[in-house]
Amino acid sequence: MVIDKREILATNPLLSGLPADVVEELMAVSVVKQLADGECVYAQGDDGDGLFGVVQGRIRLSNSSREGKELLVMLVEPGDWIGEVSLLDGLPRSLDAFAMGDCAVLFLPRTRFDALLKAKPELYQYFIPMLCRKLRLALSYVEGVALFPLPARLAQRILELLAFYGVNDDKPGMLIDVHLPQEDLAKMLGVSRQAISRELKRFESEGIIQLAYGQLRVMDEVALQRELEQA
Amino acid sequence: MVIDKREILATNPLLSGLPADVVEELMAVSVVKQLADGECVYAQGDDGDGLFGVVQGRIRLSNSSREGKELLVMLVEPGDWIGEVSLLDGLPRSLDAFAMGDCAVLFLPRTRFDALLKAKPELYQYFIPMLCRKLRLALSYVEGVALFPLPARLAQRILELLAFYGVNDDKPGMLIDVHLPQEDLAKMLGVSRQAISRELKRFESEGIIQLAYGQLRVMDEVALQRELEQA
DNA sequence: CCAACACTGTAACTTTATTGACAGTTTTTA
DNA sequence: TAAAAACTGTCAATAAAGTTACAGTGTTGG
Repeated sequence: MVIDKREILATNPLLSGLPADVVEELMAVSVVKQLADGECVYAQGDDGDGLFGVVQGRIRLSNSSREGKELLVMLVEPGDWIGEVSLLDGLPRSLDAFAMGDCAVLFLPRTRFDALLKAKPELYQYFIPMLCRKLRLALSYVEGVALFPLPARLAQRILELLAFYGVNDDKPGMLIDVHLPQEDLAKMLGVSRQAISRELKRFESEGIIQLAYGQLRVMDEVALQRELEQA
Repeated sequence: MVIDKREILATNPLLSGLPADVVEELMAVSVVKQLADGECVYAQGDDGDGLFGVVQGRIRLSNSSREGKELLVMLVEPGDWIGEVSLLDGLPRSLDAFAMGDCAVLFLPRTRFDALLKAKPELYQYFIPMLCRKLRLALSYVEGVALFPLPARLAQRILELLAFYGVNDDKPGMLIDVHLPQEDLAKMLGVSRQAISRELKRFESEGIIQLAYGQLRVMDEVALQRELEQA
């Protein structure tokens, strides 16, 4: 499928908030790239070759140890930019980025990026909220692991997923409408799949959630918040 | 002790790299504040009332759970700014900041900060490297906790402390010249003091480090790096 | 439609770290 | 200089989570 750049930018929040001339410039110098499931956008240790805007699909930002243990740092959705840190500070990529399912990204090569920023230094300010948000997110993860037991962290993560992916269907409760196996949930929290399975089952037995194959339904949001506060 | 602002700024890297007119402006609108040991600079949840530049002493950035368990996120040394995130994104402080020992800080009130940035939007770019550095640091902490066992994380932290505080005296090895009880080391790594004591003792028994009351001497830096890589 | 694959639940066993308790040492301070 | 405070080492008991293993269920693709 060929994707029209104009179309992307019209329907996508990627460029909202940017001055019109910058948008025009971006249209001119960026490229749309199609990515197959599992394809690598960039890898830890790479030089920062450019900036990526997610247009379609989902990107997995993660970090792996030598033995293959993986930490899933975040899922990046359409409308978000990734890879800006290496462009801004010139250091290598600190994470791996992989396509989950087929994706389309808007690619801005580093030379173009540098030229743009050099011409318009006031553009730096557009990266500030992005960096602040990611910094707070990262800090909240450190905080979580260091200060809270698994049940509380899991409850918090479910609440976050609910806020982002939660939908109301005709059935009671709210469905978290995203394909996320317990394996990945475990990798997000830095624990084993079995530990997640055990905790989820406990939540289910207490009527807080309902589980089905590849599905999670939140029945009692307040109970999840309690789980988080008491700990 | 009264501290002269001019003197501070001459000897301190706080303002290096800033344009001369901005330095003048900062001199005019900032205030030097003295802080006693343990005094609070700001607390988690507070509104961002201003920007702080550490001039003298050391600031402890940390995060506490309801039950009093503390995570020591970082030690901030003279020459570093803190508190910029809340000023930049308008959200509450995400950490506590306390003086460790008597400190002096340069305080720039939020209204002055906002006015300065409004007048000179190109100043945003001075915050970019700061935010990138803190983001990478936070990510490396998450990564550490999720992917590596305690011995490797401890070894890494000792190496970081060595790089920053290491001094060569007449004795063999390198002394880490900072007052840092095992209790605080434990709070940095999110584990119990006893676990740290055990691991340090093991390192000592293997000739990697030497311990004394409130002192840590690194005898074999390479062995620490091995500890880190094999895991 | 069925075989391969992906995902989930559970259990026994081991490893790792926590907690609480206490003794001993060094430093600080009154 | 004596008493208080801070810091360290160690141990036993307990808890949390990892690991290994396997059965079972649901989904997908040829």
